[in-house]
Amino acid sequence: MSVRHALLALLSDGPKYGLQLRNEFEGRTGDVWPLNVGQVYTTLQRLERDGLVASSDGSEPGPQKDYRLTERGEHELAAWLTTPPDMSAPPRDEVVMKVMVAAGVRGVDVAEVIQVHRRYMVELMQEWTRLKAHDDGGDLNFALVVDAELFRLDALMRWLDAADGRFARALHEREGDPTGPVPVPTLPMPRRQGVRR
Amino acid sequence: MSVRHALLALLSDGPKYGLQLRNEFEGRTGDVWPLNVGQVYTTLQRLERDGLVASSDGSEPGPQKDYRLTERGEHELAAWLTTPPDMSAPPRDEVVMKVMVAAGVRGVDVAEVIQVHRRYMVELMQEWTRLKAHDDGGDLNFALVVDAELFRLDALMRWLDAADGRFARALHEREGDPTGPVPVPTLPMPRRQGVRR
DNA sequence: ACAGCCATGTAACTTGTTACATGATTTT
DNA sequence: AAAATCATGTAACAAGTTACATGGCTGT
Repeated sequence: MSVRHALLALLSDGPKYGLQLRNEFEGRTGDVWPLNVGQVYTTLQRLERDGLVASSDGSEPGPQKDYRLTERGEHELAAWLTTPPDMSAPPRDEVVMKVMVAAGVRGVDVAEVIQVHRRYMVELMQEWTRLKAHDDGGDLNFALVVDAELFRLDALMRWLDAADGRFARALHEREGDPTGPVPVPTLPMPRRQGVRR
Repeated sequence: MSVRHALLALLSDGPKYGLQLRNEFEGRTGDVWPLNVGQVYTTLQRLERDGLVASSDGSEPGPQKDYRLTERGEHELAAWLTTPPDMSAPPRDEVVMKVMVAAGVRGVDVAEVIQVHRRYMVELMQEWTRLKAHDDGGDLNFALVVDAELFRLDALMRWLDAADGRFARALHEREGDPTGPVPVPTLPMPRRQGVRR
């Protein structure tokens, strides 16, 4: 649902054609989020069908087929930008799900599953950190997308730690508490203030 | 791709039928991740087609149609549990994308878009925190999934802060630096050590 | 002339969603 | 007997992926 609106945002700058939209999209995301060209065309078709976009049908000279925003498209874009998406139902993250169901599979040690994935998160974070340092500090878009990924991986890593602790504690409650209490990793507490304003 | 394997994990405990799988899945995720029943049936069909699962076809008495793991299914499950998923290509998060493209839309203040979404993140975190405190502390699965969501929202919120800072800094470099330098929110640094081992 | 890129599209497939249809069993 | 719930399925659609087909234009 997000590519749709991203295309609207790109078109708000003026008429564009398919490939151009893909290139600009990838540019806006520091070439970290590849976008399939085919998807651009089908999405444009659906946008036109829904009346959010109009095409200069054929009468032009070049091989390109320009698309432009309609009024409804502009309204849709404005609404999208200022309205947070519905996040009342959390997404089913694969790593989280894996750990949750692994706890019920005989012959599988949850702690091991957790540690394997934790190591992978650390690896990935190091790769992204290295990439970002190497690029430094030209591309704002690149830095932003890499930041987003770093924060995301960090959150997953910390969740793995929290889950590890919870499983260990649950085990100690059931069995005879052989090693003493396990520290509970700190949970994020929502803050009211922004960094600046 | 993750529901598929989750069903395999649930079936590793013994033969189950469709609705039962949905109920157990939702139970394993503290009823926070609803799962459409229809998807269970179609996924089971595909799993059977791929030879990861076999069904007791019809000869049984009850209305239920049991599915069980095949050997290939067991191997697939074991591999899934111990192999981290390919995360080399970061997902296109909607909030992140919105902020990135908003920066190029005339008449739109990125800082405003950021603040609107930041406030929403805080709201959601408070809701989840309240829910978790209310439930306390019976359901381990519920706590785990809520933790995952809290960490995720926290990461997004912190990214919004970082992005806000980056945009402000980029603006100061271009214009005349009227308010002085803007502090850069701290980025997560990958740690090598786990919490326990 | 031919290789390579630019540009648009289409086809087939996977995962996921919502909504609906159809029986069987249980409850009231 | 009627209503509710259990249980299985199908249809239609949205979004995304990969792969392929087709032309036009450019450079050697």
